[in-house]
Amino acid sequence: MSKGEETRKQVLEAAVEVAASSGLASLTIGSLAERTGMSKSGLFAHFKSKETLQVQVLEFAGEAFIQDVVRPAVSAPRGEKRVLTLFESWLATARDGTAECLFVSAAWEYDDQPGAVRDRLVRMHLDFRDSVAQMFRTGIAEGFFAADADPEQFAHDLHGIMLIYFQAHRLLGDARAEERARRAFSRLIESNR
Amino acid sequence: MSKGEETRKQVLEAAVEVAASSGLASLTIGSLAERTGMSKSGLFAHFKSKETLQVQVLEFAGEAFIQDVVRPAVSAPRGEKRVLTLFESWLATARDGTAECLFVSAAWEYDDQPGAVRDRLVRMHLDFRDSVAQMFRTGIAEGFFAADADPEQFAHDLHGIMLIYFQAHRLLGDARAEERARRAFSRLIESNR
DNA sequence: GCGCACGCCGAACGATCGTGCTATTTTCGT
DNA sequence: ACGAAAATAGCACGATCGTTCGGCGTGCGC
Repeated sequence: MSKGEETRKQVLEAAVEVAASSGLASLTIGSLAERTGMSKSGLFAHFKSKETLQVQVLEFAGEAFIQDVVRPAVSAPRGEKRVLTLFESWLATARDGTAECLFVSAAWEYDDQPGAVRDRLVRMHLDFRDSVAQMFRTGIAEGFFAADADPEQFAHDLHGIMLIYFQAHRLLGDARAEERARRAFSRLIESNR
Repeated sequence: MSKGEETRKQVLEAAVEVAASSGLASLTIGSLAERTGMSKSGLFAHFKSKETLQVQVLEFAGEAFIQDVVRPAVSAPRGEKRVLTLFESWLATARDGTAECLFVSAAWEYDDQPGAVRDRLVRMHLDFRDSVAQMFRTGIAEGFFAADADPEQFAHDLHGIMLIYFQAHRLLGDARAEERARRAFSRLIESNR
C-alpha cells in the first residue's frame, strides 16, 4: 500500500469516529486535520472536496458494517440460524460500534438534502435491505418461515426494531433496551414462522 | 401578545422548518435572520444564545407535536380506539409534518453531545413514551389488550414502527412504506390482544 | 542512484459563524 | 401625549469554514 493510501485510510478511520458522534455533516477539515496531526491543506489534498470526503467516509464505514454485520450472518447456516446471527451481530454493532451510528444519523441528516452523499446513502440502505430480505427468503425456502411470509416486510420490521433499540440505548440510555429488542425480535420471528 | 413575543414565534416557526430539513445543529442565526427579514443582532436579542434558540425550537416543535399527535388520541375513546387514533395521527404527522422530522433527526444529532438541547430532548422522548404506555395501559384496564401485555414494550415497539416508516418514506422514498407500517402495527396490536 | 511525481505544509482568500457593543426606532403603560 | 422600556438595526470582533496556490521534501520507478 502506497504512502498516500495509508494516510488516507488513517484519516478515514478518524473521520468515521468523529462523524459517528457529531454527524457526517459537521465533519470539518480543520478538526480532522488536528486530530490526525496533519495540516488542513495536506489532508484536503487527499480528497478533492468535502463532499468526496463524506462519500468516502460513508463507503469506509459501509465496509466495516458489512464486515461486522453481514459477514457473520452469511457464514452462518442458511435459514433461521442465519437470520438470528444477523440480528445478534447487528445488535452488537449497534451497541458498541461506530459504523451503525454513522448510518443512522446520516440517514436523517441527508433525507432532505440532495447530492452525492444522499445518493450513496440511499443505495447502501437499499442494498442492505435486499440482503436481509434475501436471507429471510432463503429461510422460507428451507422451511423455517411461513411460505406466505413477506421478506421485504421482515427486513423493514427488523430495521425498525434496530432503530428504536439504537435510540433507546444511545439517546435515552435505557438499560432495558437490549431486552426489549430481543423480545420484539422473538415476536417478529414467531409471527413469521 | 406583545410585539416581541409575536416575532419570537415567527422566528421559531421558520426555525422549525429549517431545522426539520437541515438539522437542529445547522441552524444558523444568519440564515434565520435572512429568512425572517430581520437583522442578525435583532434576531439574536430574542435568544441569549444559540443553545437557547435550539431549546426553544425544540419546545415549539414539541407543542406542535402534542397538538397534532397526542391531542387527537386523548380525545378519542379510551382503549383500542385511542391507540389506533394515536397511530393514525402520528403516521399523518410523520408523513407531512415538520415537527416529527425535527425530533427524529435531533435524536441522533445529540445522542452523543451533552448539553441543554440533549437534556430537553431526552425528557420529551421519555414523556411521550410514558404517554403512549399510559394509553395502552388504559386499553388493558378496559379489556382491549391482554392483561399480561407490557405497556412500555408496546410504546417501544410502536416507536420502532414509526422510525422505520419515517426512514423508508423520507430517505428511501418507498411508496409502500405506509402500507408496511400499517401491517406492522396491525400485527403489534394483534400480538397484544 | 537519479529524477520526478507525489505527499505534505504554510499562508492566504473570501465567506460565514456566534456574539458582543452602541444607536435608533418602536411599542406601551400611564 | 410623554417617557420609560422594549425591539431592532448597524457594525465590528475573533474564530473557523472550505478551498487554492506555490514550494519543499521525500518516496518510488527506472
